[in-house]
Amino acid sequence: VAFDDVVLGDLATPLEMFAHARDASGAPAYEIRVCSRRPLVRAGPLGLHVSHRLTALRWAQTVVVPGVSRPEHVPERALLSALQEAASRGARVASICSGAFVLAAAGLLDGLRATTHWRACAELARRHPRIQVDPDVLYVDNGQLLTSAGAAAAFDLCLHILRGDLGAELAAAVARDAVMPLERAGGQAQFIVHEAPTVESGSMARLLVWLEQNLKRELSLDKIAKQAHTSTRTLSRKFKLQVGMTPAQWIIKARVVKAQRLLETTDLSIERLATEVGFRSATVLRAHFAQVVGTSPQAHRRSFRSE
DNA sequence: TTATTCGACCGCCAGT
DNA sequence: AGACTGGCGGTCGAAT
Repeated sequence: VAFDDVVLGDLATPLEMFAHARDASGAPAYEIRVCSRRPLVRAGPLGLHVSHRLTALRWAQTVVVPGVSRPEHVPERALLSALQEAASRGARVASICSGAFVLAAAGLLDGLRATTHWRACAELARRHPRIQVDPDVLYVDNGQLLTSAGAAAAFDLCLHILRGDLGAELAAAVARDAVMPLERAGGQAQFIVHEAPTVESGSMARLLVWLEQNLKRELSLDKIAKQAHTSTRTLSRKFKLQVGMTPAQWIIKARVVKAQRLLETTDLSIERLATEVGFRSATVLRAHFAQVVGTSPQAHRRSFRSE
């Protein structure tokens, strides 16, 4: 659904991603309609000609609500009631970025966990105290209602939806089509959850970057602590607190995700690839890969190469 | 797949 | 008093 002051990228991203999705037989997986209350929609310096009216929402199985560049404006009554109607009928409703404000205004997020652009999280929580706003995730899936963080997270939310609708392989094909950073396509490995370094994660964010760049090396807790200029005890404590998992767990995930990227983009042998990302052997890689991604490295590479 | 080995983790406590 | 750090040691999970 489009409306005045819509964020173009938020509208375009789901459009592109769902439009490129194919089901197993190669047929388009979705029928897509863009609708708005009036035929002409203002979007920054552009005017969009939108061919469907809000009545299309009565028919939609999934409604995507993109961000508004001025979330402080209260959305039109007609839009809100159309969304309420769609939701009560059982349609899936997903918001991108500040689109969460529209869902919130329609009362659809009350009592639910939700997210939005990190800069707007506080405002959303202030205006709608009944929503549990989580600023630390890329998206929140409540089943029928989904919300996502800033622009880039639209990719992640769409992929998540595609994965659920079509399966991981077909979703991966869409990701590859969109030439999006492929690591985002992989499993639930969302360990980089902040869109921008926040004040709290200050010291730890820098360490994560260092770890990311030194995955190939042997990363003992001792070395990491030295790098962070602290004791092992304090390091594990702070790490767990700020990152949400232990250092070893984070490193494993980071290595698996890097392995995924290499599987998708290179022809390195599994053995070679394992040492390249810091695992001591292919056996270790396979074990962790299965744990995190759910398949084997070979299978993952095949699903990205076959078309 | 299993047994052994080794390091990470965390509760506890003392010191700052 | 309260917040924080860092060492100790037992337990548990990862690597071989």
